[in-house]
Amino acid sequence: MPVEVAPCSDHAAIGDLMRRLGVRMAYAKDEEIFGQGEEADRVHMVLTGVARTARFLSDGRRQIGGFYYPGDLVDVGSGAVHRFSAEAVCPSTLRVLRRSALSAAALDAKRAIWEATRRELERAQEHLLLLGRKTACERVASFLLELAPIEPGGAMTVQMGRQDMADYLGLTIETVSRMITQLQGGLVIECDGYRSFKIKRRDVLESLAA
Amino acid sequence: MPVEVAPCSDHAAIGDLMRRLGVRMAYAKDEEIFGQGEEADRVHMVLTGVARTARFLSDGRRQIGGFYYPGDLVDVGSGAVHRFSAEAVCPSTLRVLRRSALSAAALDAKRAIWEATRRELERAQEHLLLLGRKTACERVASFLLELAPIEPGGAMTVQMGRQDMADYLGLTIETVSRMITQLQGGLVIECDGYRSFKIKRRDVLESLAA
DNA sequence: CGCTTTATTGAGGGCGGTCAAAGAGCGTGG
DNA sequence: CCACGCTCTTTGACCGCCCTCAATAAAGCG
Repeated sequence: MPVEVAPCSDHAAIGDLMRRLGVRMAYAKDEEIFGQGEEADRVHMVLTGVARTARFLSDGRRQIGGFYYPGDLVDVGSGAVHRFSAEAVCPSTLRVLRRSALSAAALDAKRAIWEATRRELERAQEHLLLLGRKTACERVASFLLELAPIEPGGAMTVQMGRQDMADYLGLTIETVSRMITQLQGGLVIECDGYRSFKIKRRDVLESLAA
Repeated sequence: MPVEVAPCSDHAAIGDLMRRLGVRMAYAKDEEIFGQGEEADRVHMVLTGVARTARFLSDGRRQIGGFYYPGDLVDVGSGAVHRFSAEAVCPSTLRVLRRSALSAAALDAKRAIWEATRRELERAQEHLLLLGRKTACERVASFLLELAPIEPGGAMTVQMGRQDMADYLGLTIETVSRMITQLQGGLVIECDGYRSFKIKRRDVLESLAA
């Protein structure tokens, strides 16, 4: 089961609009949805799967800006041009709509875009704290909490691999792996395969996330 | 002379509005403008001086979200509640306006707020790359370029101290200091006192910023 | 089952952090 | 004007967290 994030209420309006006017697109794992520098004349909403945004330094270092789940708008806050590229983390489908179609659209759909941008900013700012001031262990703990469904039992299957996690958290895959092993040893989480986690001690995870 | 950033064109509308309806407030160095968790029912625009936004971890670690110069709107993208606190970097004056007054205001003022939020997001995303993937040297080089006026000669006097720089760049004051010394030794910059810099080799700085 | 891809584990090194001391800037008051 | 004290910055020595490189192991997949 792919990770599902409860869609926010203000997504309803834009969701409706995109369902009516948007085009459904399918992407393979790691396939590019749009590229860095491309004109941002479309709005992208995840239907199924997971998308990521990323920026690169000239020598190949990568920073992932965020992960996007069903109902989310991908890199919606960009100006005329995408400053991030976007790819599919796993086989995914998105709905795509021209911005021009949007400008003639209902006011509450525009409001939904505004709200999505605001949330995107808050997410980015939260991430600044993580990247600037948290230790490797705190970053991984924060990441797991970020992905964990609220339900007790806290089981989840993530779609991204270690490299994606590392580039999101500003670490290396080895460090991410070590921290996960460490959390397992401390009986804070349980793992079943590479991408299935179960949170045993949410309280410990929360205190570790600082 | 305080650092001046060319105000963006879409600031004109909101600037006008705030001049007419806003209240002028003066803040001492390090004085709080608003606190983390406070209701975000006002819009703040810097008139003179410099402001910063910051978030804290429970043990006191601090991450600065950004610096704000004359014409800038401080933490304008926040929702109902400020997720950052804001303080004056040096003695500063701001103009403050209730959001409620804004909701009844001209459409282009609202548009200005929207644009400011979008730019804030872009700044934050750029900063993610810096914090997640750049080395100490690259961070300091990026910071200097970010502050440098475009004018040739590239002299500038910054208002923030080393601690502010460090908490912005996700480093310690010692590391920031060492990197500045290193850049001086490489004849990339020249320093006159603690807070006056002169960029001698912008090209080198740009390649260092990666 | 064999092959590829991805994750884990280990050893070692380096970048940046920590702690401590010395130095520079700067206002205040004698 | 200089002496004094305070704050902030710089410098140095050392340490530790995380990165790098390399080998092994596990998953995924035909």
